[in-house]
Amino acid sequence: MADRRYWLFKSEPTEYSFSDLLAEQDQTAEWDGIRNYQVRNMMRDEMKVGDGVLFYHSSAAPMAVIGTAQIVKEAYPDSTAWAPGDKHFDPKSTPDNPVWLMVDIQAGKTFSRPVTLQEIKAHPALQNMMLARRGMRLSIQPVAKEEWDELARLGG
DNA sequence: GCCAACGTTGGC
DNA sequence: GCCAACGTTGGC
Repeated sequence: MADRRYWLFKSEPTEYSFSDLLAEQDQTAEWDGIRNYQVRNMMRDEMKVGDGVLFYHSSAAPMAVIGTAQIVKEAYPDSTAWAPGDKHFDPKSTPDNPVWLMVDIQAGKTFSRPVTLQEIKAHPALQNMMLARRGMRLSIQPVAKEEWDELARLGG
């Protein structure tokens, strides 16, 4: 796929871990709860089936990329926005006029070792990743093909 | 627990 | 439309 894009998805493993994804039926999950317009727009406008995903554990020990996944369903309305009592409930979004979107991802490879944030920051070819830069808090971030290739190599 | 770096909200 | 106050994220 010539125009395949690459992404990094952050998740706190105490909320949702890569192991949780592996335990899902078909190892596939809805990536719901995104409530940031910049991330929503990337999902809506740029994310395609087949795109690569680096699965990153934040606020964890270790903070690291620990596996890959791929997009298996493109952006569609996030129904948790109008689920009463849901953690991500947002009255702005309704079934008739959905504001928030989600995608589905399926687990790919489990890395043979975690590639830590520390290592990424120290790596000449990776230290320009958004993840390694100060103040870049987007929960989904674009990744360059070269970065994807190098991380996949390091994670073996 | 701290706090920098954001994004969002709401008064004006 | 401006911008101060507030809330959140997430590494440290």
